[in-house]
Amino acid sequence: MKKVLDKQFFNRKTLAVARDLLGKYLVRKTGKKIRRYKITEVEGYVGSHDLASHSSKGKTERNEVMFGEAGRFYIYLVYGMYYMLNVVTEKKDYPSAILIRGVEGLSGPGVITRELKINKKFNGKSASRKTRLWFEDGGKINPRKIKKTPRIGVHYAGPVWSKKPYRFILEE
DNA sequence: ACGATGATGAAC
DNA sequence: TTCATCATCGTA
Repeated sequence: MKKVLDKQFFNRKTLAVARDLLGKYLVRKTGKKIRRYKITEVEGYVGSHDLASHSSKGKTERNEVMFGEAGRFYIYLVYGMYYMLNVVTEKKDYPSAILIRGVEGLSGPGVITRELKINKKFNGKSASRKTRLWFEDGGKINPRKIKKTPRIGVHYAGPVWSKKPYRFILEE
């Protein structure tokens, strides 16, 4: 039985957690069926000073879970059609999260939530077997296969923050 | 290159 | 209450 990643895992520096999530597994249980997906692409959103982060506008109804405990899901709707799957990191009141952008076999954050049937009901829930959506440990990965690039779709964050290399990709 | 589609936050 | 914007995707 693989180890389930707990609050301790996520209660660390966001960018460290983001790197560490590559090669780990996103696990979804629907009915009796369990599916496991190796995580291949993530983005860090790193505190209220990060102008690309929803939390840079302060606490609102939408983003309040970012201000809460690590290891919970932050789910929101973009473009009226797609849910984004994030997991909250760092200590309470340090608003930060990681967007799961890609897993093996599924490319794109909107595709992941559509395929895994993830919606706003998961917002604020802890990642655990109980919620039927969780993370598990994976095998060792080669650190040389981790690529860093700027985040996607965050031009609004301005010249500095839109270019921060907070997107992590696991090359095959 | 662009339209689908609706919640969100800020302005008024 | 209105308005512009949006951490996207599939079709063209």
